[in-house]
Amino acid sequence: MALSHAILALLIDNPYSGYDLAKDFDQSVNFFWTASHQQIYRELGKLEDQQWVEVEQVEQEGRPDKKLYHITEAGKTHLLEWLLKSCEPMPIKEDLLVKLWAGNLMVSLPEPSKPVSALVEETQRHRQLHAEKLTVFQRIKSEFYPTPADLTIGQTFHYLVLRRGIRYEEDAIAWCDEVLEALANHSGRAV
Amino acid sequence: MALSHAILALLIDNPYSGYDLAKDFDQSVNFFWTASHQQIYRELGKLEDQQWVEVEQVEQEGRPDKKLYHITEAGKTHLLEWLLKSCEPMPIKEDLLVKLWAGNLMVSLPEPSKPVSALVEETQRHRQLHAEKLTVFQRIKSEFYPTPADLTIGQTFHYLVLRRGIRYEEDAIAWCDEVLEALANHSGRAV
DNA sequence: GCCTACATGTAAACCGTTACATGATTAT
DNA sequence: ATAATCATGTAACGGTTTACATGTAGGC
Repeated sequence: MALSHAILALLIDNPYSGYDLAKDFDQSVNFFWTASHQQIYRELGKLEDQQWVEVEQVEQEGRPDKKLYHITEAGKTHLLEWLLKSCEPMPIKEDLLVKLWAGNLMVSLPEPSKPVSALVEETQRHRQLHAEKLTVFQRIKSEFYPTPADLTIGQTFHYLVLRRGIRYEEDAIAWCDEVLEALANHSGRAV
Repeated sequence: MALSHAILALLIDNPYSGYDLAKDFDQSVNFFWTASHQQIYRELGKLEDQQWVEVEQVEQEGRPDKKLYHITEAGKTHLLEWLLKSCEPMPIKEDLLVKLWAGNLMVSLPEPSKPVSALVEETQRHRQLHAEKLTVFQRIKSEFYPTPADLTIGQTFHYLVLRRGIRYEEDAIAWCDEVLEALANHSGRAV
């Protein structure tokens, strides 16, 4: 299980509260992992039990207090050991692909135009979502890594992960365009 | 949950046994979903309870009997209803990306060359795995969809899903090459 | 007055993985 | 003989999602 490792990886550079981890997993670093706040709070508890993180209570004015989690030396050692093990690529599980595959169902319907147009709209919606993520990732790139050739090796690691996110969203957008073009070509002619 | 829908989507064109579904999810159609045989058997049981599939007992010579599952009209209706609902893109959860992000840890180590080379080897291994999947997908393409422009709309749906798999693996390979090049550039100079 | 952001949690249901379990046939 | 392929399942555990739960501060 890699949620614990993803959390530890984020804690290397800065301490985080559970709330902030959830926000980053949802917004800026969701090109390498995602998790809900419930998963994160539970996982932080386990990490604390293992003494891979330490808690610092921070009192705030006008806001609830928060718990800042710091990675420990034992936590770093644990992460390093995990780094040396092999791991498998993420399997694809994409609802939209299942829907397109099942699009066959609609070919034989008496009135096929309506559900097919639903798939077109869904593809356009996904294209939009991917474009929004790409915009976020590109903003991070121009803000933090404007000249990739000049990065230290430490910065390069983060930059390469961001590159995966950028490539992934670009590729998803290009595929959505392929789908939209192919379905548009077919709507003009006989089934 | 979309495992049930992925199974129903496969059953549209042909009846399947649990065993064959597991094989296809593992081999040929893992560009849109994956599942273990245990998940599939459990899910087929649920689909039968809902009457979205029907079982045909098939006796075989020299082999264990098998259960062929057919989609029912109610199953098709259920799938169509699901098609009209919106869905979200798959979140990325990629161990290799977490490892690269955490590569920062190794910069400050007394002997950084060893763990960094482990990351290089792991990236090469993943490149290899993606290249193998790409080969499979390309074979499917040349066998079933040699001239994409001539496909019926029914075939086009399947072809577009395959295209996503091909693009995904190509993109993953290209990214691995970026990583290997960037790390090679850094190994030659001071950290 | 209502919604959003901040901040942390519990409980239950569901999904996914691993291990266990069986047994025939075919190929090496 | 041994391993791989065909074929189906159960049990236990662990991870993920969804709903429930609470409370403050600030903006509209």
